[in-house]
Amino acid sequence: MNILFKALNDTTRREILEMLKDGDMNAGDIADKFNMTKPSISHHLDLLKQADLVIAVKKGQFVEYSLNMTVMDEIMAWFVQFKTQ
Amino acid sequence: MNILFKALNDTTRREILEMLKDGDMNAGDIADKFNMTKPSISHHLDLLKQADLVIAVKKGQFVEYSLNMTVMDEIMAWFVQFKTQ
DNA sequence: TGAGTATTTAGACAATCTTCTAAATATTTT
DNA sequence: AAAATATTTAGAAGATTGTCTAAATACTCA
Repeated sequence: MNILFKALNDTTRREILEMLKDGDMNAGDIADKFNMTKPSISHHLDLLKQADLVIAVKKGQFVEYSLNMTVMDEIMAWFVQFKTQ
Repeated sequence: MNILFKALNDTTRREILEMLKDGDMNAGDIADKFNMTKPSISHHLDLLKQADLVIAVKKGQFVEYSLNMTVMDEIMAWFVQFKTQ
């Protein structure tokens, strides 16, 4: 849970998630959308991966990132505890 | 949104929210539940208040804290965007 | 009014985080 | 095999965060 909220606590990372909602992307294309160096984006992607919010699949020399909905469900469940009571 | 995720990105603060789920509490009683000084807890409460996750009402010399469900809804809505698509 | 209780504010310090540049690794293509 | 492209790793620097102690503020009650 800790690493999950940590991963979500950054505008760039949340924007990456929103971008991936519209379709998978490779690391370079993601980086191009931000005014930030590739290593920085790579680090953000690593945090999202650690939190299991995204899945990385190597495709040749590219790495394709996609959303992992399963973990979203876990967070949703955490919030629901407040609603049902 | 930024300040919201920031407020949620801390175990102590999330535990405070979970405690308040079971009923309102004043600052001192909240602090007693943690192995941490009162000023530290006061600071955590301040962040939760800034994020509108809790509401603080002064009652005499005490300050009573309660959950603010409205903002929970806002976060839920952010997550729902990923589910519906 | 003064003493006691509840809470916050101020300031400091160590730990963590975000970003950068430089270099390393992995893959493709010529 | 060498050059080019895609991505990550390593290490550093400045900013932010979590926690503490000491002091200030707010309120109650004798």
